[in-house]
Amino acid sequence: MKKRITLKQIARELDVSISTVSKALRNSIEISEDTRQKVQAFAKFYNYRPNNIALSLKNRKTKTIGIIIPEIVHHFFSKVISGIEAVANKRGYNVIVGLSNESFAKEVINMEMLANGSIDGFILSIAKETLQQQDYHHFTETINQGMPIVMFDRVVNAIKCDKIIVDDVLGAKKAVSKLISNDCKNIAIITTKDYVSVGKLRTQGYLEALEEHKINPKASLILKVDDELLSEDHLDSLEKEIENLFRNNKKLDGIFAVNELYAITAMKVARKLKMNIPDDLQIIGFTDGVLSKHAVPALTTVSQHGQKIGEKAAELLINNLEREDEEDIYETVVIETELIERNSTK
Amino acid sequence: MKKRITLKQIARELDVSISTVSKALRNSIEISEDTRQKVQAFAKFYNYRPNNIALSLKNRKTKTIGIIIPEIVHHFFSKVISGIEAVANKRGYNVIVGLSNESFAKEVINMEMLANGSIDGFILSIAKETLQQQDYHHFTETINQGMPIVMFDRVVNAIKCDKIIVDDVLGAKKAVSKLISNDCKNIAIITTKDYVSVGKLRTQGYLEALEEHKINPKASLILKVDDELLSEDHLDSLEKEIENLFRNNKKLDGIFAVNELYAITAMKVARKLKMNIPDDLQIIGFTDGVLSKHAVPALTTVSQHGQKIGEKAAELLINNLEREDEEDIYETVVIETELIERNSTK
DNA sequence: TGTCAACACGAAAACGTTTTCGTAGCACAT
DNA sequence: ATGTGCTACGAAAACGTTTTCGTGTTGACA
Repeated sequence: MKKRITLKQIARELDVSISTVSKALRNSIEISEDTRQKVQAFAKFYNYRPNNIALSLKNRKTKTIGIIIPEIVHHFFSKVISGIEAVANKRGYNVIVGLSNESFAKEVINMEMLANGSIDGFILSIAKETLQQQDYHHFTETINQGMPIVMFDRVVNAIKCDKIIVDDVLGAKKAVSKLISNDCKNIAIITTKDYVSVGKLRTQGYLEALEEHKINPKASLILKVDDELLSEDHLDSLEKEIENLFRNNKKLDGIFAVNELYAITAMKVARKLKMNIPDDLQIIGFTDGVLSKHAVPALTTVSQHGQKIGEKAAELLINNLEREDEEDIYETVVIETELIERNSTK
Repeated sequence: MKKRITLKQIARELDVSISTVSKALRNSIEISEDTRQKVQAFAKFYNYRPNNIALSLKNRKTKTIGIIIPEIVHHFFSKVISGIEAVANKRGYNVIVGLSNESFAKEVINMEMLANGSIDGFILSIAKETLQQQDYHHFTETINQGMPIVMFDRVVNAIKCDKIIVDDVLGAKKAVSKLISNDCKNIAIITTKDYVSVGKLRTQGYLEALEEHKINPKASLILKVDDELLSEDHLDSLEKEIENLFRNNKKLDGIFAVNELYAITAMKVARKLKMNIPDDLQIIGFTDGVLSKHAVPALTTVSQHGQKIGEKAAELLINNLEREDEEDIYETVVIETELIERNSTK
C-alpha cells in the first residue's frame, strides 16, 4: 500500500525546495529545463496528483456543487441530477447530493452541512414542508454569505436567486385546451393543495384554458389531493379519492392530472369502472416519466424536460461562480414544456 | 453580505489568540470559564461554523463518500443511493455522486477526480464497458492507495474489497420454479450477454431451476439481448427480438425476464399477439421498480431491495473507515431477494 | 523569601498547495 | 572594480483548523 505522494516528499527526494517542485510541475519558465524534466519524470513515476482538499483550502473554491432535492427515487429529479452532472463534469465540477425527504429540518441540516466550505453553490428544489411553513431563512442566509443558489421547479419568488422553471401555467393550459378541442365537455383536474407552487400554477393553467373556451369551472371537478397521498404507501386512499371524483361526476370525459402517479391512478380507476380510454375518457398527465411511456394505453403527457432543466441550472450556477464582476443579476429561465401525444387522448 | 467568520477574526476581535478561541469553543478546561463564555457568545452571535475544508485537510478525512454508478435515472440505482444517503447522513457523512454512463473512460476519470483527497472511500457498481474490457486497474490502484471500496450488484470477485450482492442465482431459481409449479411447460428467459455478471448469474438460476425439475433447456428459449438494446432509445429492436422469440416458440407459456424493461416489453408483445396474461402466458421480472407495480396486469417480480443494499454498503464502508486496526478483512454480504407475487402469474 | 503547582493562555507546527518576493550566482558592459 | 540584468532557485506567507508544548502569573506553603 503506497500512499499518495506529496510535493514535500518529491522535494526531499530530489533535494530541491517545495516551491521548485510546484513550479516545475506547472511548467514555470522560472525553472530550468533540466530540473523540470527531472521533477516531472519523478512525479509521473510516482503518479503524483495534487491534493484536492489542499487546493480547495488555498483557492477557497471547491469546484463542487451541492444539490438538495426532496427525493431521488423519482424520474424527474433523477433526470435533473443527470443533467446537472453532465454539465458540471464537463466544466470540472463534482456534485454532492443531499436529500430533504420533503422535510424542512432535513433541508436545513443538509444545507448547513454543505455550506461550511464543502461546496461553492447550491442547486435545489424546495421541500414541501418548507413551502408549507414558508420559512426561507436558510436560503437567505446562505445567499447572504455569498454562496449562490439556483432553484428549479419548486421555487419561491421572494428569494433573490437564479431560477429555472417550467411554464407550468402554459403547459397545463395547452393540455386542457387539447382535451377541450378533443370534445371533452366535463374535464376534471387532479392536483395538489395550493402551497405546492407547481400544483397551484397548473391549476391556474387549467382554469385559464376553461375560461378561454367559455367553460365555467365546477368545484366538483377540481380535486386537490392531500400531499401525503402522493407517497407510494397511500395508493389506496388516493384511489378512493379519485373514485369519488368519478362517482360524483357521471359525465366526466376528460382528466388532467398534475403528475404521473395521479394520472396512472386515474387510469386504474377508469379501468375498474369499465370506462374505455380514450373513447369514454381522455387523460393527460404531467411529467414525462417511464410510467407514462409504458402505461396501457400509453399516456399523453406534458413533458418537463428534466435533463434540460438540470443542464441549464448547472450552467447558470457555474457561470455565476466564475463570473469576475460580482454583479447580482438573477435570471429566471423558463424551460418550455412539450405535449407528448400518445394513446390516452384521441 | 457578511462572509463566513473564521477563528482568526474572532481572535482579533476579542484580543486573544487563535488557540484560545479554538479551545474555548471546544469547551477545553484549559480556558477560564470567563473567556469561554465570551468567546462562545461571540461565535454564536456571528454564527461561526468551522470550515469543513480546513478540517478535512487537518484530519485527512473528508467525511464524504464517493458513489460511482452507471446511471441515475434508474429505479434500482436511485433506491441504492437513497439507502446510502440515509445511513451516511446519520453517521455524519456526505455523498458525492459520479456517473459512468456505462463507460470505462468516464468511470476512470470520475474515480481519479474523487480519489485525490475529495472523499474517504467509494461505493460503486461497475460499468458494463469495464466488465466487458475486464480492465480493473483503477480499482486495484485505488485500494492500494489505502482507499476502501465497496462494490454492489455488479461486482468482480478478483478485486479484494467488500461486496454487497443479491442472491441472483437463487432469486432467478425461485422465480423460474414458481413458473414451473404454475404449470408452465415452455419457459423462456430474456437475459443479457454473459459479461454482465448479474445477467449471467440469473441465467444460471434459470438453468438450475429447469434442471432441478428435469426439464431440458432449449437454446431457442434463451434470448440473450445485446446490451445496447437496454437503453430506452432502442425499444423497437428490443421488441422485435422478443417478438421473434415468441414466433419461434409457439408453445411459449412462461417468461422470466432479468429486468423490468425486458418484462414490460414482453408483456407488450404478448398483448400484440393477443395472448392473455396470466392465462396463456405467465411472466416474472427482476427488480421491483415502479413499472412492475403499475403495469396491467401488475407484474410478479423478484425484488432486490435496493434501499437495503445501499444501507448495508454504507454501513460496511463507514465501519471500515472508522475501524482502528487496519485489518483488511473483506465481507461479501448477500441481500435476500423476495418474490413479489402479483397478477402476471397465476 | 523562595519554591512549586495550578491555572490560563500563546506560539508554532502541521495538513498540502500556490505564489510572491528575495537573492545567489553569473555574464556582460562600463 | 562597479553596475546591470539575467537565470534559477528558496523562504515564507497564506488558506482555517487542531494540538502540543512552553511560559508567565498567581497563590499556597515551607
